[in-house]
Amino acid sequence: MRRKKGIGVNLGLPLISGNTRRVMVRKEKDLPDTHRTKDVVNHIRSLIENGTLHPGDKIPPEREFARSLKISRASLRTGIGYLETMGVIKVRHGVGTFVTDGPAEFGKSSFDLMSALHGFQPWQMFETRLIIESNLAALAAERGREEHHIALAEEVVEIFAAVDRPGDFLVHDVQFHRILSQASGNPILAALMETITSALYDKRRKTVEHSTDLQESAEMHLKIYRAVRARDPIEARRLMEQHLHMAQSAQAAKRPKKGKAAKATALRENLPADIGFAHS
Amino acid sequence: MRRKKGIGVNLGLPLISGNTRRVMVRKEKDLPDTHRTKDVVNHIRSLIENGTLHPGDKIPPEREFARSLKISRASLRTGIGYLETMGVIKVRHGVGTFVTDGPAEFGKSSFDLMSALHGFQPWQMFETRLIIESNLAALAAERGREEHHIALAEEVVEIFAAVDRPGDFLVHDVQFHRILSQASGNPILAALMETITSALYDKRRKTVEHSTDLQESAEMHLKIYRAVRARDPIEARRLMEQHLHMAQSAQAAKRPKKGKAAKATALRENLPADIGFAHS
DNA sequence: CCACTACGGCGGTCAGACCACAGTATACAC
DNA sequence: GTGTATACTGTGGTCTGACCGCCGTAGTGG
Repeated sequence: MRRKKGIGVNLGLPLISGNTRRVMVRKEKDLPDTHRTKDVVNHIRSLIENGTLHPGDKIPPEREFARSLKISRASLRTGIGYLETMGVIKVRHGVGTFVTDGPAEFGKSSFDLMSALHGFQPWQMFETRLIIESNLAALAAERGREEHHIALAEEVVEIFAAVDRPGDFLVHDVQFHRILSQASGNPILAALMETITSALYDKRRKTVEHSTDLQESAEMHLKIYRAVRARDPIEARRLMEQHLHMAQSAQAAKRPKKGKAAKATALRENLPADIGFAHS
Repeated sequence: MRRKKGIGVNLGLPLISGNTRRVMVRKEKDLPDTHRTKDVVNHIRSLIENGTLHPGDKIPPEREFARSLKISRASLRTGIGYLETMGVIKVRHGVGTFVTDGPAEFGKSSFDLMSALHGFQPWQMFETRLIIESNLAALAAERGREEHHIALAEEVVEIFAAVDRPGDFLVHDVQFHRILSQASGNPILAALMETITSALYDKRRKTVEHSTDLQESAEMHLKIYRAVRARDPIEARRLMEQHLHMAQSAQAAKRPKKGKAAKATALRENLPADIGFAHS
């Protein structure tokens, strides 16, 4: 009662010639047929977990790797793409594919997409940052080790040295907060923070050029640093909250008379426009 | 063991220092040559942003869509894969591709990978959850509307009804916390929370079966609900912290062997080990 | 010694065919 | 008429193999 290769049932539409839907002869023992992309991800994950692969290492060329995994290059690339999107590996055209060694971050650069999809608002971003970063500061004050204190001090110096160069100021500003995250001793919380701040970086880079009062911001960083080094979590938290509130106020004060930069953005892609803060 | 010991302030990221070495002039005559995958992502994003596509909508079949974008199906699929990994769209084999309409979440199921790569530990996961969820509870108490109160009440009822069925208990437990996230009025914070809890869910589902004292957990949910409805942020926060601490203790008590000694090892070996909490 | 070029390695894209899954229409038995 | 097995069809998943474009380096000529 089963035709295996009946071609006779052609309805006259020449889409596909030998369009023969095979009759199911399912045997339980058929190959698991688990999705190839998952195989790739699991394989690479195991390589990382068992220590074969370390951050910064290069993975084999696609053709060779695909051959060794006995899958097509296309499927391998699907898995590669997944891992790259996750931020686990980094692909460099014409060079190779490497295991990430930068700071952890969830769903690299997915923020603007999420904003569009779920209607994230600037104030929500601010509120989230306030909550996470104030806790980060408190934890850093509790757990920060000497090397963190040293690194923070260096950044504070650079921040003060760059009060007249907004671009450099922002760089060290970001760096300061990132070191603070490390000092907190909680990489998960740090990764969450990174997810948010990385979404802010691009936008802040555009607005920071016109900022004033970087001096004030620099002094806040200094105070925070002192609280952290003095191992005073309460004060560190309080200062960080104050710092972020000031940053928000500064940003809000500058916004009403914009109307130039945000325009192009709105035209090209209807993004929420102003999200960044003037100072961090 | 070859990682340099120094202060791990290894910050990768496009933080360009002061030097402007990039003076190479590009030949502009070349075709746009922008990566196809980026075209796809931007195109779909604009469709979402300008309201052409809504959560739950179906996007055109791959063959047709690829033709209309004038790219190959393979390239389209690269972009599709990116968006799916980001959690923006959901692909269903044999059915179609749809815009996500569930709760927001960053980098779907990337947690175990991150754990392997950056050495996340259970206590860090717990600490992070404690910080975020206690704030979520406080915000929910401040801003929750009646519809949220009603939904929370329903879940509390279900939770009590399921104290003898751990599986169902967990489902409504998760749901309770998810509604709380919604009630907070901050979808970004909620998405962060979702990112963490989704990583926990699978593991908790395995351990919850052997749980006892679900009654106690159920009562904590009730208390939290009352605090939220009474619009008492302080109390809501306090109860949530207490709730999570109890959950952690219960979890720890069930694994007497997994002392601090075995913890570090277990992490490096298999999957992120047992991270879940007995009750939420 | 230095700038320029050629080449080889490697990721990116393309094309078309075929496989596998799931929902729906159809046919057949009852 | 009703219910179930089957065929069909739309849609995503994988494979093959060819070629394009980027990048680092080795080789070459001034």
